[in-house]
Amino acid sequence: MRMFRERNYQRQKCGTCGAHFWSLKQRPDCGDTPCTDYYFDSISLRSPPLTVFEAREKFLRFFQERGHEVIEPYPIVARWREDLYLTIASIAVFQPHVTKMVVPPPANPLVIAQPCIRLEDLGSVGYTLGRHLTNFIMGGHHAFNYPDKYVYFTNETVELAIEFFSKIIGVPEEEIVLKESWWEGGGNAGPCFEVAVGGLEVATLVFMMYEVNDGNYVEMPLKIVDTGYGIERIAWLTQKSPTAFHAIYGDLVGAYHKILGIEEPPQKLLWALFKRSGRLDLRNVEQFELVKNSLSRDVGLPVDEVSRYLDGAVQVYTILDHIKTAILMLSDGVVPSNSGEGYLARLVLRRVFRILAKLGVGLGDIYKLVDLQVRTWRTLFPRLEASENYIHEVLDIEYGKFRELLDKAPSIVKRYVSKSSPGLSLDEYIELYESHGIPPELAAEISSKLGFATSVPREFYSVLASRRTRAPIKKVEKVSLSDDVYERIKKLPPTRRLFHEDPYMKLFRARVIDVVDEYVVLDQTAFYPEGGGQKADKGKLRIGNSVYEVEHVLKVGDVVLHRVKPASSGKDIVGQEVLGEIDWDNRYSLMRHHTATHILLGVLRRLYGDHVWQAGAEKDISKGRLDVTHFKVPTPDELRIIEREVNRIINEARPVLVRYLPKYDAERTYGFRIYQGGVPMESTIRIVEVPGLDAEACYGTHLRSTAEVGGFKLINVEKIQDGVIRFEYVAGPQLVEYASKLENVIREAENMLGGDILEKVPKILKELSDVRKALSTYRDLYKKLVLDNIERNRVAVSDRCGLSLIVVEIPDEKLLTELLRDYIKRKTSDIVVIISRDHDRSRIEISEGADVSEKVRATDLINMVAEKTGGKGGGKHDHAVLTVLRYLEDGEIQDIKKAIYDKVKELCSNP
RNA sequence: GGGCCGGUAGCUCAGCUGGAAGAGCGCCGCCCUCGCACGGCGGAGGUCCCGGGUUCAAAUCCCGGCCGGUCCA
Repeated sequence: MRMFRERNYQRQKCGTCGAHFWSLKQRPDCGDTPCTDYYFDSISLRSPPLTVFEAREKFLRFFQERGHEVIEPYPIVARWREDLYLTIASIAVFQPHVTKMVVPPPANPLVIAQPCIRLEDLGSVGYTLGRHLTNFIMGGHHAFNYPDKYVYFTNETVELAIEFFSKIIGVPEEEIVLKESWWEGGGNAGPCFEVAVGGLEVATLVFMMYEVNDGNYVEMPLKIVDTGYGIERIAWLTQKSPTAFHAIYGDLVGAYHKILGIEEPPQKLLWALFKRSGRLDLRNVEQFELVKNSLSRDVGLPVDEVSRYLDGAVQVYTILDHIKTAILMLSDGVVPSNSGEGYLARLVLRRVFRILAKLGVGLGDIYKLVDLQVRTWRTLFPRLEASENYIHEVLDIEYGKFRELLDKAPSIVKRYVSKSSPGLSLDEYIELYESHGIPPELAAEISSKLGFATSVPREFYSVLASRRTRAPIKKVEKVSLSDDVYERIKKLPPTRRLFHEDPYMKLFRARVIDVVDEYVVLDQTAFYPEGGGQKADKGKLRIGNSVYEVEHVLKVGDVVLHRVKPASSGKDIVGQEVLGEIDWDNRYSLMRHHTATHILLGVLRRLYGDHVWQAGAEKDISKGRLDVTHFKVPTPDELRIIEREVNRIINEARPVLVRYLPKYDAERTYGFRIYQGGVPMESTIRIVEVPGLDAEACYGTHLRSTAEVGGFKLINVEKIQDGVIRFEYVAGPQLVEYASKLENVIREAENMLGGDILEKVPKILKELSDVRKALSTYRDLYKKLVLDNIERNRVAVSDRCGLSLIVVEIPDEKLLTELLRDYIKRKTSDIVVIISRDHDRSRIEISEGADVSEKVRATDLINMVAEKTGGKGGGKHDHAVLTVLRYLEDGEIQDIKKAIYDKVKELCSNP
């Protein structure tokens, strides 16, 4: 590269990892961990220690002064992306619309200090002293080089980096090392430089130039400078503290130790760990354990003391990091849930709770920990303050759920402990964690208390890790059209959208452009294609003398397809004029439900807060449906308020405004809340606004005024998953239809009941209970009769044994079995046989008391009878049943009786 | 979005290699007590989540659904 030559940088090969790198002076290694120890603490900088805030400012100003426009950071929840939950890098802000050249960047070149969350290294946080964090600010300066517009690329990028670190941060230039590497991610790839200072990687300079398709690299027309400067690491570098946490959190480190009751490790111990942590891979507990012995020697402390200090410190660091991540996610409106992005918030919170539970810290102290962070970060993240109430409310609920889990844990563990082999196996540990959320340490503790001392299997974490399937997050896009149809449609010109130009258009003229399979394509159409949760229009197309029913309408790219019946005869209608006629009742219902949905969402966000996001919606003819994120099911009172508010907005007859705005203007004006229903891949956004209430990017057709909704009634509200509430509702004439339907139900019920429902139902319930009582009286009576019968028919078989053999004609199986049991309990040396018969089946049930069951086996007797009569049956030694699928005649029964009597007598007379 | 676990008395759960619905707590009544607590005796309380199937027989086995929990993406 030109600039390296000009500045006399030398390309060298790392003696340890073999990577090539560039540096002013000769060095044995690439200057990056794990090939070297950390030694940035001993590099003298010409910069004062910087806080995160200051490092961020220095970074932004530097690039601003060199022609980059400063872009405001995007939310930490990637609302504008369908394929990501969280913003994991500054470039994510511009994917995919900018990188795929659908939309130009907001500025070029630009610089952004983007808060990011990455949960991949969740388990490493703390152990690596702050090299791994779940939240960080990525400073990115980006240049987008179009074929016809070159901004800058490799040379300038490297120059800027060297200038920034040497001039602004004051790193002696010979301490800057640039390691050659290759970067891949998010479907793109390119060469990169990793910039390291004193063993710490402080920036990555990526030159994104390939698209990765099934392992093939295709050169992109757009060449992107994608840089990531670790703002926290820069602060760490300048502060020269033993851990990044000290640099990032400052006073909070001490405060957290105090609140958590953990003693701060001596500085010399932290520095000893600092010196060793570069070269050693300390990314998890096991590896961390291994280094403790050496540390003990380094500082002359007993191993158990080293262990106590460091385990405590790691817990504090983890909690510092995780709480910040959690509150950032919450303040951006994430609602904890058992799936989706909400789970990510719960995951982080659960990890915090687990550690705190181990330390015996309660909810009161958690609030303290959280509030300290809110106070520390509110200038950098203004949303934190506005979300304080919400954060507290969510913490309350989530902590409650966690406590519930802990309360349940003992009984669940008990179930597993006593299951097969006593104690807990590896599989059982894993199931306890994966199915019940019980961490292995807790399971071991409970198991020990129950008297089965086990320890967490060594391989627990590795087995768990190997089970993780690393499937991509990407959702599957359903394409119902065949590839060649798709290809052909892509070549057609965009259909003019009359349904947008005038949503009230019922009739229109157009020309047939093409017919692909069963789909008719027009030059313009008023038919709304399914999308944005609004169902497609129905109606008719008149072409010449033929009439086609439009059954479905869909959109591929900008082309609208009409599926018609009968299937058009093909090419002969291409070029012909068409008269389109929309089923207006149908469409108007959809419009009402669609506008009602926007009003409802606006009302919900106003009532509950900005964490309410659309999680799905469907506007049908008969009703509307809206799923939103919220942490609890609305109370009946709240539902009434919601209905009243929506109807108030309807009565106010507010205009529903539609306008088109450039993407970035729309985002600036309304914020990211416009992306409730997804993100259009377009540079111009269609905004539907109910003034003072709601504004959304929306493709659908809307009413001119809220008044046209006519009226609004919730018909069903339910929790469809943790953190997601579903609302179903009707508007306008559908409200009347809904009411009529309800009326019909009541009327029919009344017809069946023969009178007023409120009068009749209690009467019927009373009658039912009377009948039940009467039935139970008769059953008691019958039971008594049978009992008498048994006692009367008792025959002494030996001194103590008795045998009763009776026949009944009412085969109330349950009653007879119960009765046998009661009787046998009292007469422990009797044997009872009940033969019950109905028109097509007979049942022989034999039961015997505890004292005779050694001599006589009920199952043997049953088998003996079965040989004579046929039928199937079985049972336990002292109780058996035989069912014969016919009516046993009296004669047969006599034979059975005699056989049983003889057999029992024989068995009982044996000593 | 996927995997796993669970749903039995008011509550916590046992029973689930098919063969007689249970325990503890709570509730009601009685005894003990001046009264309460404890203790003792007795009692009420069940759509074994729903639907289908297999079987002589299903809480138990199989299939489908609903609800809850949990881990992961």
